[in-house]
Amino acid sequence: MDNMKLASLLFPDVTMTPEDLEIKYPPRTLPEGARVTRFAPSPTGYLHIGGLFGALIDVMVAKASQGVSFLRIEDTDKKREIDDGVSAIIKGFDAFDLKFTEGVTGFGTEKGDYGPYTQSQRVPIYHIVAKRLVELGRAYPCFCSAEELTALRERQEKDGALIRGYFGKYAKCRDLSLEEIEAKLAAGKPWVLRFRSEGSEDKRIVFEDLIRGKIEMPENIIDEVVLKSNGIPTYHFAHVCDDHFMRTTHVIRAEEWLSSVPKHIAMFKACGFKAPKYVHTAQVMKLDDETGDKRKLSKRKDPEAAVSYFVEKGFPREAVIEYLLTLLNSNFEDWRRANPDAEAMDFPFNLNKMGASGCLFDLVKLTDVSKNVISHMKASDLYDRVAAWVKVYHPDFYTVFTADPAFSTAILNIDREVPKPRKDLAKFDEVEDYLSYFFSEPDADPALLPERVSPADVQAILACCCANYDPSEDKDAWFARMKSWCPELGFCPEVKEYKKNPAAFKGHVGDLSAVVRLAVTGRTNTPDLCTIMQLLGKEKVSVRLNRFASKLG
RNA sequence: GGCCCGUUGGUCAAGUGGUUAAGACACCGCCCUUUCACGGCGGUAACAUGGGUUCGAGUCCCGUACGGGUCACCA
Repeated sequence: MDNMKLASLLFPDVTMTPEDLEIKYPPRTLPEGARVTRFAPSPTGYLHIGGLFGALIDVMVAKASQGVSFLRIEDTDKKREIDDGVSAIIKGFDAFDLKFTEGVTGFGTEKGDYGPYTQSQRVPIYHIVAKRLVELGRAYPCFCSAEELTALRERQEKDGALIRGYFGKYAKCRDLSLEEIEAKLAAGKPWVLRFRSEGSEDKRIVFEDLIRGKIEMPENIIDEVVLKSNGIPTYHFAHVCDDHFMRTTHVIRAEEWLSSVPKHIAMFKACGFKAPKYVHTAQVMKLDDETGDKRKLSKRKDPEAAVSYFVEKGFPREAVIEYLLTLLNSNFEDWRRANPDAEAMDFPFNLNKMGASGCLFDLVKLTDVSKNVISHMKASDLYDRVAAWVKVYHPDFYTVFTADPAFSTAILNIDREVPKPRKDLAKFDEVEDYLSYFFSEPDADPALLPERVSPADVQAILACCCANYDPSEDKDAWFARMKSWCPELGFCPEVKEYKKNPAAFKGHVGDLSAVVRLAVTGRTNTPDLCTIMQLLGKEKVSVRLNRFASKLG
């Protein structure tokens, strides 16, 4: 067989060589030890939490080594592609402020010297490499139809063949003569280009996975399709060409790819390329509500699989990132405790600290992480974030919330920006309810009054407060004042004393503040009541106290 | 079915032949406290299983079970 002749027959228009590409895409000049990673999604739908998970690893690994991470779009399957798939992915990353150093940046835009970063625009590159493979006798055209391939599969099933696929005696186009090929081409028969495997069934290949260690597998013997009949490469071949010429050092991808590594290594070898390091990450799972089993998070069944779910729920993006980091690197939480104010992206991410088993996505833990994140925000930042969120998701509240920014910021600042801030809020969608009594007069339910306080005493307490409330008093002064009313009302000013001898009093000073709290806020528990009343102002406080008093009749 | 990966408390996990088997979330109790949070202290709770190797195994080897992946002109 004259491979050179076959090559020019198959690729008459290809004039460049892989050597030209080596010059066009030279090795990167990066600091010693710098890692080049890539996230390579298909534009088939919204960004999945598993995608964010994977992309975060890529970005962190590159960043921690002063390397490069890039976004490559793998749009080689036009059947599954959706129209705005690229935008959906970009939008997803934007929502979490995740930035790649290189690659696709939007629909039709990209940055970096190793592009194009969209596979459908790289067809000439694949053809150059494919042609070389033919010249070397490492690829051949296959004219088998879909029906023939189905028949082949059925035959293998009947034979009980342990290995299934296009190989050995089943590979009927593998040894076609040049004349036969010419004839089929002349007849216009569609063809795919297949890799000619030189592997053997009883040999094994050993490679290193950075998470799993040494892995031993049978050599690849399948003549995998390299170019589809439309000339577009399969994932496998595109991976080999792209990650070589984009100079990827670490291929980080989900574990579903683990079993095709022997195939990929064989292809890298045949092309004369050095294979990258492989890192296969475990999948994100969830506990099935119905069966109680651990299973892979599913795009179809689980709303929280879509990254947008967290945005819509009002989780701050940092919380989701921090939570994913706790799943990804076991020492993240220690680092966070030691560096409470550092940017999460500055965490020294370490592949060695990644687990090999699938982890469960735990919304309860996310909530906890989120409370911490929000509690550390400055009031003014929180105000901006809440405003931006409610503008989209709670537009009615947006109007109320932003009517007086200084007021809204002040009420968000209660017990915030202190050493031990409150952790009431986990999501922005809780803010409206959390602050409701600041924006509208509460409809306090007298049933929530402390039981031991009689209606007459409630009236007395309200009257006292109404007559004596002075907003200029600070917390201590205000509380001292409440204590001063106690003897007259028959209540004990000190809780401890009351507990020692409850029979001697009607109640204690805490009951007074409970009454006032209910009248002013409609609730039995709130943040610091004194600050709340100051922010509300004397007038509103009086109105609420009176209104509640009259309500009791 | 073949091949491959995985399995430490309810969850995330530390652990690289010798530990009283960390820590975090959740849960429970106590303390602090005008409520609620916060914070502090304490508690319940784990090496899937059976064989080896070894003076000694969560850690190494083999088998079993369970879970996952993969066997496309999908990625």
